[in-house]
Amino acid sequence: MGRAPCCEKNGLRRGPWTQEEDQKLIDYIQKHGYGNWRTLPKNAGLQRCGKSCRLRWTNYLRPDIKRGRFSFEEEETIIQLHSILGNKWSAIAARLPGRTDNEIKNYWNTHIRKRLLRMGIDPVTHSPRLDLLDLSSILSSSLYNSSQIDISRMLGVQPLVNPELLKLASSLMQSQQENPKLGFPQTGQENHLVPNHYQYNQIVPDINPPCTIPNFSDEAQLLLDPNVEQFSSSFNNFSSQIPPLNDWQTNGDYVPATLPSYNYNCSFPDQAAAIMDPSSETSSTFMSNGSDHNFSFASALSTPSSSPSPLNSNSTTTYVNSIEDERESYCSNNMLKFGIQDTLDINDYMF
DNA sequence: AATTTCCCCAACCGCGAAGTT
DNA sequence: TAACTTCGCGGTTGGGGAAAT
Repeated sequence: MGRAPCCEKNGLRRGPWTQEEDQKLIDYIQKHGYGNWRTLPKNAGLQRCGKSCRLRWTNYLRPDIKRGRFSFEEEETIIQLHSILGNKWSAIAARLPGRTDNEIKNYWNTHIRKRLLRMGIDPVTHSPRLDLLDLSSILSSSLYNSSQIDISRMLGVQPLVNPELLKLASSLMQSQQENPKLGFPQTGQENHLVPNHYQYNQIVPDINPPCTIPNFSDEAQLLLDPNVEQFSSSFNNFSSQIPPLNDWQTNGDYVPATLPSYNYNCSFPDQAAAIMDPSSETSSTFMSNGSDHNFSFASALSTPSSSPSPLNSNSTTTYVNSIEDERESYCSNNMLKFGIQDTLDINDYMF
């Protein structure tokens, strides 16, 4: 396959764009559209390669681009989609109106990824990191019957493990002991044990047949419920009992008392295809678009009332508080994700 | 106040896919 | 169908501003 000799060194400008160049590009595209990026710069009188022009237009000059920082809903959408799609930034961007793949990619790498790491979650697999799984393995063995475990001290890994996760693991084990039937939370069952955001509120693949258990490690499964069948049927029962999404569409302060911890059921491959196809009706409730609270994940549910409120509802949002700090706190208290299974190769369903 | 370090993000690069001849 | 062109994607870089020393 031949390759376009893009960005030849012969006299073409590189680096940051000037206002004049931007204006030339805007003027030209408004007048003629952008049919052929290769010939565009020449026709527009720009000393740039077509690639550079396309990038500048799609990532910066396009009139429908939303500037400003990401909202909570947008951020959660990114995380949700990333757990399914991986680094398919363009596919993720297609679900976030006004955001570019480049912007999302940057935001992921500079903010979300770091935060997940600090939370002890692998940003690639969206699963607890190995050190945590080792921890749960220990918990599920000889120490299982000990209700009060100073895990941090026992392991001597405190600096490496998110204390919230340790508490969670301890709580889970204790609760399982108290109520052996309490495994994977049943639909409609209030679940105080597992943070409601980052648990099964992912798009849960409902693969049939058979129902594939998400690819937690063995240890992680033990943490939740060693009974795989119960776990499996929870998924199957879930879809018929899930409340209407609209019931959960809130102003961000209301959290239903009997909130299912997983609130979106996805039957592959249809939903996966829908995700990939922003125009699909089937995925419309899946989408967040800033002012529209049709967002159906846990964002509205788990967003604490102390969430910084935008000063205005415009796309350029200014937050009263340090949103980054609040998100940090918010995430570490409410997010724990056991992500979409690795064995589910979404690419199998894509095209 | 000066210097260094850190962090963010716009832009670039290389590759593969899709389209065209 | 092979050769070539164009486009779009994901990974990476480096300039510049902010924060730390």
